[in-house]
Amino acid sequence: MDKKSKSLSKNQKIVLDFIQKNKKPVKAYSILSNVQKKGINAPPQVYRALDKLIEIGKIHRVESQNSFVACKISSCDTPHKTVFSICNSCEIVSEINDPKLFKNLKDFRDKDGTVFDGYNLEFFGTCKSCKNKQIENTKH
Amino acid sequence: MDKKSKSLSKNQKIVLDFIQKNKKPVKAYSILSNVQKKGINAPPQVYRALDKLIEIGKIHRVESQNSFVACKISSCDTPHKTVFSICNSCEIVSEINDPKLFKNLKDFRDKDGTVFDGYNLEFFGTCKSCKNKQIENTKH
DNA sequence: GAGTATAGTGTTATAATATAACAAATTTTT
DNA sequence: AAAAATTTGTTATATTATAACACTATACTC
Repeated sequence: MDKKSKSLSKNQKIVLDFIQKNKKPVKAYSILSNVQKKGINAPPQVYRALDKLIEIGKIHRVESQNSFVACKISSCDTPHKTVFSICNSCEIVSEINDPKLFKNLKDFRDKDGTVFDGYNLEFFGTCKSCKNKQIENTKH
Repeated sequence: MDKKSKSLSKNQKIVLDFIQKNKKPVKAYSILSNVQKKGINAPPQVYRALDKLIEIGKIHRVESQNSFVACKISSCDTPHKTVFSICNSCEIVSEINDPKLFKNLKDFRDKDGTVFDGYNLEFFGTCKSCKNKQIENTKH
């Protein structure tokens, strides 16, 4: 049995479940306050679950936000190979699944020829819905 | 006179100077303790200088490390267009200057056609020097 | 299945990172 | 010189994350 199919512990399930219910990334202390009714009382319990979930690729950490989001890519079983778009306005985060970009990143070597195990890429911009709102506001 | 050539304030100079002296990225509180002799007493003074230096592109924030590093690219006058390699072993960070990669990133559009203002890319791996050390250790 | 690793739990305390808020001083613009 | 904008200095506090320790559950192996 490989790591991926090995079942999660109680706290890991609770934390993953909460993250998956949210479209936006969630913060560790927001997770904590939302799962206290399920018996998770203190930060270390949350952070331990987060560490494990990241390790097995079920969630990713959005570095620039100190927040955590469920992985949307079914084939993803590793951490540290992530591409996100982040809206500067509403802060919504989407995981980008672009094979051509993935290939570029996977094949990248630095000038020493060093190969990299992983990467984290965050694009910043204004999402379509926020851009439309801005145009709406200009009209009036 | 444009933003770039406008001169820095006293605290901004002190903080930038300290960051530039370090090859590795430095943490905010490490900056603080190292510049206290120069009259910077409290965190907000450091963070304000950091914010400004980031804004004008003199330094970058290494998101996965909560650390700050001087920009090595002379043409860089904007924040949020950064590519780093980070060694998993010694944590040294290098700014990558690869025109082809830059072009790929600049031209990237998501599936909605959204254009992005900026990006932050961090590659993780083992740097050449750490890799050599590991090989050395295996020999004995 | 008894023993022993390994991983997970619960808890308290504290470390590390970052910002709010406000008054005063300085610099820049008009 | 008055007004505006920026920077400073300061205290307090918010936010994010980990150390350390005793205990429990699960899986592994002989």
